[in-house]
Amino acid sequence: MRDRLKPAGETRGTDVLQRMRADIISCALKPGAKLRFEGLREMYAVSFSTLREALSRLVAEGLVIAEDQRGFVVAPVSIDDLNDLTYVRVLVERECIALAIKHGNDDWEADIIGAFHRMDRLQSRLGSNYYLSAEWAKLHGDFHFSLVAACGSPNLLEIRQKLFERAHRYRRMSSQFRPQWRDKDVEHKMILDSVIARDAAKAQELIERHIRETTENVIKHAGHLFVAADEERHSRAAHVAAE
Amino acid sequence: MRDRLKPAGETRGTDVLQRMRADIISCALKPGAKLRFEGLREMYAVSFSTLREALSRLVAEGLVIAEDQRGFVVAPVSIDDLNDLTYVRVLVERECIALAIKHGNDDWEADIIGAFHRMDRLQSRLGSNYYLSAEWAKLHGDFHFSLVAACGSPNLLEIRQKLFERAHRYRRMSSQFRPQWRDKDVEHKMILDSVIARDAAKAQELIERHIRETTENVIKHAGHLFVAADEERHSRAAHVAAE
DNA sequence: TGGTTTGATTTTTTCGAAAATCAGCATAGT
DNA sequence: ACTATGCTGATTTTCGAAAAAATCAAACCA
Repeated sequence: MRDRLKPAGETRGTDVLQRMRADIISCALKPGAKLRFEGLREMYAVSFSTLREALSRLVAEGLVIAEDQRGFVVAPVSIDDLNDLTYVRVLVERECIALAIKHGNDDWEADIIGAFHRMDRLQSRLGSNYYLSAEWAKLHGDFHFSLVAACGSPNLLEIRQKLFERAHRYRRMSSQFRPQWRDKDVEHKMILDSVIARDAAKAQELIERHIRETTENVIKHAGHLFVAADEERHSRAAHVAAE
Repeated sequence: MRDRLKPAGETRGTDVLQRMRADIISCALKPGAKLRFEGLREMYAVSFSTLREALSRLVAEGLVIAEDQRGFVVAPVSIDDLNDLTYVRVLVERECIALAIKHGNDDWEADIIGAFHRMDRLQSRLGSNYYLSAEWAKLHGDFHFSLVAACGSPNLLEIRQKLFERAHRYRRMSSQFRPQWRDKDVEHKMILDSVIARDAAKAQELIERHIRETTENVIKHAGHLFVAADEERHSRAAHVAAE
C-alpha cells in the first residue's frame, strides 16, 4: 500500500521527501524528535544517502533542523515560533492577495470558485469532524492557494507555500484537541466574495483576521502541548519509528 | 589552499555547500550551466552522495534548480527573475528595517556603525575598484545585515538572507561590465543616519530606492548577458569545471 | 523525407559497507 | 570529591561501485 505507483519521472528521494513531510505535518514524527537513520531507514525503506537528501531538503523547508555531526531533529514547536510564523504569513498573504486581485483574470476567479466548491462539498459530506480529514486539509490548502495563484510573483508564492505548510502542522496539532472547529466556512466564503468583488483592502483584512484567529485558537487549544514537546526532546528523544 | 582547516564540528557536506554557493554567486559556475556529477566530483573532491546533498540544499536557496532524473542546473538569470526578486526584496527589507528600528537597542546601533566603518575603510583602501573585491562584498553584506539584525523575526531574517544572496549574484555579474560604480557609500551613509535617527519611514524609503536603483543599474550594464546565459543552457550546456 | 525503434553510451540515482565522530562510562590523577 | 583521559558502543557521515534512467545516433520502415 505504501509502494504506490510512482508518478512518471519522480525520484525515490522526492517520494521519501513527500512522505516524510506529510508525516511531520501530521505529527506522526513528533516535534522535537530525534531522527535516527537506522529507524528511518526501516520506516521508509531507503538507504542512508537517499534519506540524508530528503532530510536536507526538509531542513530548507523549516520542518527539520540539522546540527552538523549530530544528526537531524524534527523542528520543535513553540508559541514564539507560531507567533513569528503568523506575523510573516500575514505580511506575505496580504501582499499576495492584493497582487492576485490586481492581476487575476476570469480563469483565476473560476478556479477559486471551483476550489471553494470542492472544499465546501467535502465538508458537508464529512460532517462536523471535517477538519480531521487529510483530504479536506488538501482541499483547504488548494483553496487558499487558488486565492493567490494569480499573484504573479513566483518568489512570493514559493515563500508563501512553505510558510503555509509549517502553519499547517500547528493547525493539525490543535485539531485533535478541539471539540468543535469554529465556522471557518463562513470566513472562507467571505474571503471568496471579497476577492471576486475585487475589493483588495477587504480581502486583505479578512485574510489577516483568518490567519490571526486560527493562531489564537491553536494556542488556546494546543498551547499546552508545545512546552511538553520541547521538554521531550531534552529528556528522552527516543524511538520515533515505533509509534 | 582549498583545504583550509575545517571549523570545529563542520561537516564536509556543509563545506562543499559553502564553496559551491560562493562559486555560483561569483559565476565561476555560470547561470544555466548543467551541473554534471563527474566534473563536480573532481572540482570539489567529494563523493556523489555528499555532492548530491549540497546540491539539494542549494536548490532550497534558489541558486540551483533540480529536475528529477535529469540532474541539476545552476539557476538561470533573467530580467523577469531579477525584477521579481527586487519586488520581494523591497517588501521584505522594508518590513525588516521598520521592525529593527522599533526593537533595536544600543548594541544594535553600535554594530551598525561598526559594520559601516569597516566597509567604508576597506572601500577607501581599495580605491575605485572596491566593488570587485570579494572581501568588500562580504563587509557590504554584513552592513546590510546589521541594519536589520534587531528585527526580531527569525523567519523574516532567514527569508531576507536568501533573497540577498540571490541578488548578490546579479550585482556581481554586472560589476564586471561596469566602468565605475555609483556612489553607493553616500547612500549607505544616508541609510545609516536615518536608522540611527530612528526615522522608520525615511529608512524604508531609502532602502527601497537603494535596492531599486541597484537593479536598474544591473539591467543597464548586464542585462545583455541574461539572454545569452539562457540560450547557452539550451544549446551547449557543457564543461563547467574546465573554466 | 519524416518519424519511430533499437541499442550503446552517458549521466543520474541508489545502495550498504567503511570511516569518522560523538556520547556515555569507567579509570586514573590531583 | 572532582576534573581529566581513554576506552567502548552507538550514530552519523562519507565513499565509490552498482542499478536505473535518460540521451544520442544509427538503422529501419512508411
